[in-house]
Amino acid sequence: MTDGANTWQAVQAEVLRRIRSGQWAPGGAIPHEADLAQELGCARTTVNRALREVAEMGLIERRRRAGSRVAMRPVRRATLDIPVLRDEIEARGAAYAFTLQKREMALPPVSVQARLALGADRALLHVVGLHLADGHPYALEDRWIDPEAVPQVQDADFTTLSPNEWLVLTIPFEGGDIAFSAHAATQGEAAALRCPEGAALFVVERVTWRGEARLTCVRLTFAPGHRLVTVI
Amino acid sequence: MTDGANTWQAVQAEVLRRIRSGQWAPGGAIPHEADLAQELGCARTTVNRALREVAEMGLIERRRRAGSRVAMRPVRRATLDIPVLRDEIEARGAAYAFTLQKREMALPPVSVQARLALGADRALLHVVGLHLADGHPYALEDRWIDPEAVPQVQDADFTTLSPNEWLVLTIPFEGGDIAFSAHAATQGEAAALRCPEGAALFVVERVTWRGEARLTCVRLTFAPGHRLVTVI
DNA sequence: ATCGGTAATAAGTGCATACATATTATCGGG
DNA sequence: CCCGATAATATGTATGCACTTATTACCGAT
Repeated sequence: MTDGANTWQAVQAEVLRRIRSGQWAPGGAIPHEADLAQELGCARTTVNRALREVAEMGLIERRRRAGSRVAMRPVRRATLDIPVLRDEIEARGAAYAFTLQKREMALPPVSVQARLALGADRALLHVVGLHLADGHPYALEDRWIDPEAVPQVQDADFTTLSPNEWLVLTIPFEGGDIAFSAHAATQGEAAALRCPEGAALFVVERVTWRGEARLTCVRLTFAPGHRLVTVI
Repeated sequence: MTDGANTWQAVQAEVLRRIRSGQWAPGGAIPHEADLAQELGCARTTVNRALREVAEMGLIERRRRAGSRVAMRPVRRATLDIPVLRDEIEARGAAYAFTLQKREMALPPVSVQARLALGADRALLHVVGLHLADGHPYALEDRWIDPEAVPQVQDADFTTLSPNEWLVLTIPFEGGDIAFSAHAATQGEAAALRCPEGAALFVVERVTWRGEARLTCVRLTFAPGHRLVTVI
């Protein structure tokens, strides 16, 4: 009877305590929901609610009929917030600005063709622009948009609103994938970001899709020193 | 009556559909739980279950008494899995190996002192080693461990088990923060990772703590070309 | 001993209900 | 007109119950 409050938060805290203290060892089984409910003096529903989140964190594994056990090899799961660049910059207390550098229809390079799963003969809208924080280069946005998948893009004016922001407002909440990597500054990137050619830059690449249709892919190249931080 | 199945997954799918289609516009209020429950033919509990997850994704904002509304500026929330390096490498079908390069007590540089919030006169255990995939350098691990916070580390043998793996098994499931960045290879890193000096490398820095105590901080420098990928 | 079907079991979920809590609206007094 | 107490309300949570589903254990037939 280690019971206290009968809220799911209290149950979860107790469960986490037992896992971290080693009382429930990695790989070992933990009591059934019903037993825990009785021990802690709450309903099984409450225990289920508490354990579900622990399972989502990756600390325990649950299987019907087999029960729950502490994960043998805990996979740390970190949640990253990917804000719109304007918000990210303004949250730092800096003044945000965007300058459009290119906007044209063009045949994308094979790398973009592959990531958007398009044929070699499809011209896409290519938009390049620079995000500035207090006048200093912050990130270079290089984006390809499929005008067939996003027809509204023909009317978009990217001189005032960056594509980054426009797309979030226009086709919000769609799925996609993100990749993070490091990349040596090309001559063009070095000029735009005002850094030496070959400097190590943090790169975020994103593909956005709706259902089967690939809508856009973007490559954000950040100025030197950029860090992406989160808490787990 | 758009109803179908009365599972929370079905309710969630319908909610997501309405948000993505624009039927519920960004910034606009959505129906109350009770109304939705009646419309979709299910219990309010079920709607609550569905909406809670949508709120966790960052697509809607919920406040008591005020109701729920679609987020004005959707913050994309991506969940990253941070596996143990051995698992990450073996998942690629490569053979994993680890070579220890240094293990000694030393005074940490100020950057590490700051991140561990320790005084300048505390000697810490400094461990450096290389993770290999199929014999090729994969990542360089440079770790500082506070032996007062992790006394068991005195007996650990890092020649067979990397500190990365040992710590997960020894002090699992603790909190911490993670930062991702890009970094130009120093002479030492270039030699270890067999890449040109100044090459752009992907860097992951992590601090692990238990309560107030900072246990360890690590800097993982990956070989050129490394990408961290996730789906949102 | 092996195979395959069946029963048992633990987690997953839905529902009606009740109450808790945060926040907003309202209304009366000054 | 302003302020503060109070009521109204939407979400948050707990519970008992019933039923579903995935998985395992068991047992009988071959």
